[in-house]
Amino acid sequence: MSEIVTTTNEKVSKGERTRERILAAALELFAEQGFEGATMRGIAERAECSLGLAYRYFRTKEEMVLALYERLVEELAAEAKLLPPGTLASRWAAIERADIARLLPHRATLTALFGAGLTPGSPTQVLGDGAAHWRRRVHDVFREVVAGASDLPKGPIRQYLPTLLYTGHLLLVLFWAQDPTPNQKATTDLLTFGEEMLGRLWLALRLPWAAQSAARLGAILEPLFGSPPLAPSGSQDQPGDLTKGKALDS
Amino acid sequence: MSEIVTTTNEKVSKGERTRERILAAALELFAEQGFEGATMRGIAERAECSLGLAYRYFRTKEEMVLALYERLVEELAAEAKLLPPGTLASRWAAIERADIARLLPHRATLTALFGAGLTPGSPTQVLGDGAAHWRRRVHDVFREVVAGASDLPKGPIRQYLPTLLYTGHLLLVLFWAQDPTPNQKATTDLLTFGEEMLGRLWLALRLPWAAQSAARLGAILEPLFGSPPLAPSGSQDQPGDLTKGKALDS
DNA sequence: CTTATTTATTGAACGCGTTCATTTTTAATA
DNA sequence: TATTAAAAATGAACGCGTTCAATAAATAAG
Repeated sequence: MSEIVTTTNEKVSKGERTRERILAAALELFAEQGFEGATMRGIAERAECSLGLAYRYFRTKEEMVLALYERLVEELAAEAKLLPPGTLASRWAAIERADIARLLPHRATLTALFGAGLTPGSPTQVLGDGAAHWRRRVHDVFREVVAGASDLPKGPIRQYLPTLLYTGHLLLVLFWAQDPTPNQKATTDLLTFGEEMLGRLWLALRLPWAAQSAARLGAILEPLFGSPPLAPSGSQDQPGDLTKGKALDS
Repeated sequence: MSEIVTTTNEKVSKGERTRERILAAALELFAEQGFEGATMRGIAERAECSLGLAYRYFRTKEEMVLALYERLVEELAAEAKLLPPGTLASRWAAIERADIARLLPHRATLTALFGAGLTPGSPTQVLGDGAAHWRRRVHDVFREVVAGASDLPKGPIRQYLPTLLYTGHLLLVLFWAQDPTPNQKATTDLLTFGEEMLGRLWLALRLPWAAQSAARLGAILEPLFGSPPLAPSGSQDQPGDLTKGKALDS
């Protein structure tokens, strides 16, 4: 095996180190020149490797941004576990605030991903099969947000709650990416507005027609924003490992 | 002037006819091979002109889809004027249903525009300056939807109603473009759901806090989805006329 | 009918993202 | 150490969207 031992005795293959080098170069150039301004040749040059090599580790330019997104998702998942208990509204708002703060330095870079993410056929389509693993990962975050809430309602709404929160999350991030106001103030306002409304609508859920409507909305959103709750063992659901397996011709 | 007289005695310059020929070829190829499958060279070939000529009439490939969008917007505006009076909810739902029916044959083509429309810096950015004219055009449609409603509320919400409806429209179309269910059934369900909810929330607007919340939401959305109500004379707000004015070097 | 000027049109060229046959390096095997 | 297979790395090439100096056609002016 091609493993080396670093100072923290972790085993990292040579390929993984090159991949990391390329990714770092890419994110640097994205930050400096924007997603479209940065070229694959420039990235390869800064990473001190050939152009073709970059494509061994990233199927496409957008997949480099996806790698950044994946990292941010992991951080978000970790943060969700540290969330103090409280009302659902407060927990949701807290996680959204934390997420937006984390996304802030990469705003320009990530918007490029959002555009491609809504283009069908793209390998990075957010709602497509290619991103199914990471969609589920984020979904799990909101499952955790719901699980730790102190004011959970009863009835069928409960099963749709993660999907509803996830939908709100997508809308908020999309809004944030387009928000032209200074410091994205409109997004902040929208977030606190959503928090208050969520708290108030909570009370309305005792009314049977309100609870029924919420569940109905959840059922409608499910095919788009839903995600299977847990992976049955053996299903292929891993992030695409480009370097494993065959790399030669068929 | 380079004008010719057609059978319906309309004056159409040679350039306009070529532009129309190129656009027709483009839409054909978009429908046959998808937005990315169709190439500029293929479009030029079918239009029986050189590659460079296409760029005289369309700054970019996406702008060809934008031309289709513009045509659809005009049709929508015409339809809005024929809308029978009724409640706001029914009028909104009617116009959305009509719009989605019209967009249906071009679903695959238009989704390409949506992706680019959310990418900052793109000439076809939906919320950017480049599309300001057409954003206002759609906005006016919803102003008309509101104007003809029989159950208008009082208070400051009223001024935000067009923006709120327009926001709902954008969300619905975005949802429609991504909807994987057969015949976009989820979108249809979401639309009737929205119609019912709009009707019910209407009653709630009598409560002071509800009316206040709606106005607050409108104010938050205004900087993103709002549009100046009417053009002060002399402001440059035309759709980009590529062939008029200077075409030579400076 | 010339001449000048605007409009319409061309095709070569550039830089880009991406692919692929090929070569070099690394690791496992005997 | 010599042999072999896998992993890592190369660079030329392709097709794409886009640009631009140039030429040709159409119109206006003298």
